[in-house]
Amino acid sequence: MTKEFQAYIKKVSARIPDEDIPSLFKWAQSRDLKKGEVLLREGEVCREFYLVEKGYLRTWYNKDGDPINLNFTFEGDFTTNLKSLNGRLPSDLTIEAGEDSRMWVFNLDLRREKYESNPEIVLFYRRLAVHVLLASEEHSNLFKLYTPAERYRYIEQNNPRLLQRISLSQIASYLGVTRETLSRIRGKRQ
Amino acid sequence: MTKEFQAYIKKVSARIPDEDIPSLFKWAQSRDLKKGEVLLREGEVCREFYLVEKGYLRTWYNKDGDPINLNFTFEGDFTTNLKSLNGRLPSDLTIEAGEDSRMWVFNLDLRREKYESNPEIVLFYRRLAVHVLLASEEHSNLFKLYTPAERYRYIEQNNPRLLQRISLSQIASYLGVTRETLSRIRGKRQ
DNA sequence: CAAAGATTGTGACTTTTGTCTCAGGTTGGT
DNA sequence: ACCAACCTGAGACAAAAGTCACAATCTTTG
Repeated sequence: MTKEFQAYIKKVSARIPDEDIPSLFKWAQSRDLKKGEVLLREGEVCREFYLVEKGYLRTWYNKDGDPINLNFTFEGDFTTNLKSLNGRLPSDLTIEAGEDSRMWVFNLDLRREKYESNPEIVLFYRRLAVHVLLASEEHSNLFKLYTPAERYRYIEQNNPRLLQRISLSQIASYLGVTRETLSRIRGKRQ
Repeated sequence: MTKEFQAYIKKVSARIPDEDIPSLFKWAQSRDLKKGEVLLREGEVCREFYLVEKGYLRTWYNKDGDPINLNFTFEGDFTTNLKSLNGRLPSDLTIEAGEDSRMWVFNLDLRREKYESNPEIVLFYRRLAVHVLLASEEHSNLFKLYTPAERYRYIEQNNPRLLQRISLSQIASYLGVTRETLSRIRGKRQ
């Protein structure tokens, strides 16, 4: 249990007591992934949260054969498909490793021992759900409120590591434009 | 306590027992609104959920003076600003009545008596939060995955009462296009 | 190190959407 | 019934983004 992991948890819920954090990881499993390996496949029901320890995850939707990137999750952040997890529905999106990565996998089998032994875990999962959804809402607002160029500038200001680590083509899909358009936006530099 | 109210609650959480539903409404207040009256103003901290009994609510964001519609909430549905409520942050959006309306206002003062007397209420609020966020995610996906014309067709199929009750100009703002463009999409009828 | 493959930048052209304008219709209040 | 405010549809033009093609550059791999 490093300081880093504590910081990751605190980012989700600052109110959680330090002494409860080890018990969260007690029920989580570490998992290594090769680039391109899939954590959640389209059609499967999602039952887990993922915390990225190293590398990053790419979440994408298959629109008539073309992938559309919805999210990139980097070190220290959580992701999942909450719609699938909450409603026990088949996932309409895929979560896969963008590079060789290491995860912490938090399984959500809340009926088991962890529930009895530590109600703080249940509370944490609920806060985690809201946290993940609010994060995804931020990306949504990019689309509702900004033009493509404004979206790029926003990412430039607020999430520059995304631009450093993801290829232009992948970012274009994430911003909802073609790669040519993104290339031009970037060229204008204004 | 009518059957209708029970159905509204069950839509959020099918697992809640019938006998707990009256206690939810015990702590809610009924409120009448004139068209245009504001429930949550930009800059205020949101502390409530709203259940629409009659009429509808319009949620909008002020972008450089122009309103952008983010949500319409009709009879039987809940809304709130969860980002503001969850983080005690000033709201960056406004919620107001689109016609003369009647609400049920659920105040979120969880430290009070309701907490002690009925932990089911707290559980319900957490589920409500996820419910509201997942609903807003659906609207977001319209933007991330579809073109303006596809968005309109989607609403036509999945939420036709919106088209019947909201003016073209307001819908255009909701779909992220000008009213002229929406008028053309509608004209093509294809 | 060289060849193959992927990624990016650029230009010409097309399609879509926005902007500006105006005319006709609807609604609500007096 | 009248007026004002708002809403809708349509046309002409401008701006933005997409499509297609190809060259230049970067990466990977044998």
